[in-house]
Amino acid sequence: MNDKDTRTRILDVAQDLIQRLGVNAMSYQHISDAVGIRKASIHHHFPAKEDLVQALVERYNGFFLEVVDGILASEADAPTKLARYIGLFEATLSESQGDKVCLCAMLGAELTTLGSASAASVRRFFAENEDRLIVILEQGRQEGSIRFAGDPRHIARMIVSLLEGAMLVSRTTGGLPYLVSVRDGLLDLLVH
Amino acid sequence: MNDKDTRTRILDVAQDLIQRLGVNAMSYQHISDAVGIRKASIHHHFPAKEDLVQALVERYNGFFLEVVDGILASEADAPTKLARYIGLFEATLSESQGDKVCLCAMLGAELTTLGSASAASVRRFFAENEDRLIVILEQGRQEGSIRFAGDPRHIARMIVSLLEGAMLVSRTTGGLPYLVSVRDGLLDLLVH
DNA sequence: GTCTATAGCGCGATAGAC
DNA sequence: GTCTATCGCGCTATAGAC
Repeated sequence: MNDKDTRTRILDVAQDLIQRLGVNAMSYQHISDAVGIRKASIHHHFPAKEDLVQALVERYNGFFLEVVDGILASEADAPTKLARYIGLFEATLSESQGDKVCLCAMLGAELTTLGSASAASVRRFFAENEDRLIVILEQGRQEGSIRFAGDPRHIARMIVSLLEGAMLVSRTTGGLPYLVSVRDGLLDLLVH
Repeated sequence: MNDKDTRTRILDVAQDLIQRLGVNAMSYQHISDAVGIRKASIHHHFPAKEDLVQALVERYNGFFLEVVDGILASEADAPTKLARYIGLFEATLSESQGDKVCLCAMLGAELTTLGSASAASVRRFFAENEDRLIVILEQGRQEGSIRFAGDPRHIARMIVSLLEGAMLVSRTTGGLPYLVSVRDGLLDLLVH
């Protein structure tokens, strides 16, 4: 872990803190304590807090969407791809014993306190996920494995909202089992 | 508006600020500016910030659940009740031109920075909504107006998560129209 | 690239007069 | 119940030595 460069270690720690506490409760002092360098050194890498947040969302978008594209490119049927996609959110909740939410769910909540560049990146995260879910849904409709009547975009938006919301609610109520029951509710309606 | 007592005006302003900015970006100074009294006077009504937040969630729970109980008690069929229920969330987004989210969505995001009493009240908000949605879903299943296969609790949790999440995502992308498309996605799957 | 030191501000909270 | 005044702290950010 300590063989990563300092910039990466700062980003890792900052992301963890934001996912647990939110942007406005996270501070350079917290990062300083966790990484083991002084506050001023963090400012060398990220002059202003907004620079740090912006770099963080961009990195997160890149990582996350790359994994999603891997799921899209696989040979599986649509319900399997959807289950794997949902698994990404389950993994976030599991890795933290239930007190981390999706970075963009947190930033979406605190959106009005963000700089405009960061806000735009959060917006892009949701839009890109929506587009990829539409691909899965259309595959499912074509192969007859997923059933819905109307616009796939509506269903895709529903799924994005559902997963982001489920992470927030899960953290108050039951952790991972709650998210699993939300997943089961969705699959109940979508795959039958 | 100014004929309300000071305590109520403080709560009104604080709720508006939290729904827009979050708990950790809202301050006694902001409230002071908006209400027109000094910071020290706010501390007279709510000695600590946690007291204010706790009173706010309790009041919100009372107001919100009373309205929901009114919907449950009406004579309408289940899809109509569900549409009215979703309308409560649409109203929040509309009244603020799209930059206010459900109080408990915001507090759910910042949950780990809340006092334990406030956190418990947020938890109760989600649980009470879940219970009431189950009543609507069972009515719909019985009258044949709503179709789902499995546990109504799963569907209810899905709907709670979906609405809380949709408010966050709507704020980044398109405001009310986004929330409407999420609603249409849900009804597409549930009522057919 | 990391450090010490510090500026300058806003925060929650309290004391005590009126 | 509201005020003035203030305390002590943590915050973001900067200057300048090493």
